[in-house]
Amino acid sequence: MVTRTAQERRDEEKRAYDAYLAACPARKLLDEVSGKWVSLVLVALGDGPQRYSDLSRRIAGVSQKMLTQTLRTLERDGLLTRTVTACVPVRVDYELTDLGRSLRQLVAGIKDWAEARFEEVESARDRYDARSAALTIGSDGAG
Amino acid sequence: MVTRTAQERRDEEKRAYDAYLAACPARKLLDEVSGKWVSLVLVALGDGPQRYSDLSRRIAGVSQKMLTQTLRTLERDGLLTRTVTACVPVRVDYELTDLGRSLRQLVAGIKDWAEARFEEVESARDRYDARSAALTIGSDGAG
DNA sequence: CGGAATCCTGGGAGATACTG
DNA sequence: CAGTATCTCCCAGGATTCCG
Repeated sequence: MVTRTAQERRDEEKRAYDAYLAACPARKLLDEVSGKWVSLVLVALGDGPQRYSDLSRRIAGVSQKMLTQTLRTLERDGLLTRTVTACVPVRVDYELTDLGRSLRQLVAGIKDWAEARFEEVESARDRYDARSAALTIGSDGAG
Repeated sequence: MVTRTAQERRDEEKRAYDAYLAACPARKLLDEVSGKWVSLVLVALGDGPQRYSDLSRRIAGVSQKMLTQTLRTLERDGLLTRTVTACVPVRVDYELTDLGRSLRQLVAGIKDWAEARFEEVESARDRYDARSAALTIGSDGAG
């Protein structure tokens, strides 16, 4: 089939892209760090070691699944340590490593930026939306 | 039904959470900024204004849909400007605003961190995986 | 050239229930 | 308390096609 060659070409491009990503691990890491909960966990751990339940309380809206998953990934990446204390109710503490602290600094910077600038962003949105609405109305009646 | 009350309670919590998010717009902004392509676009625009086609070439692997979508969002948020030059082949340039540049600085910091530290992360992963494998084998045969 | 509209799929993410 | 396992749903995002 002729259609196969197109499919094959796309597959090849896909493989080339995957190879590119493999050759650029920093970008995959960048992607991972951009995860929805990563920044929140990192910031939450900024105040020192925290128990699992502390984290789930401090990070509003996180499911235990996503919290566990995020913590596992960060532990694997060497950004935090997981310490199990085998007492009667099991106790697990999470703490940032030096590597994790170095990233936390940067992430906290973004968080601060978001908190400091979101008003500017919102007013920009209002202007944009107002402009869009005006264009829609304008192009509606008048040719 | 008794089951309804459970459902109702969950709905209420859901609404409460949504209200919380609405009351915390900075977090939504943080989420948005964490988007997969946002950082790449921001960094790519660091070298000055770029045409649409320039961006799609510089950002390997981005689809035209996601590039457009990301650019629209960033434009709406006031992070960049979109300039259309109505010449024969239409020309569109994107350029960071001051607000966009301020964020780009921070994002570039994360990118630099990822590039500088990914080796540490990878070796941490290797250690973690080796440990996990050892535990799996150990718990397999010996009780 | 720079998009918009449409269709479709993978997997990210929540809810629930169970375990040590 | 701190998870694990499973099911499901939703939508981010890719492919394709059409437009000015």
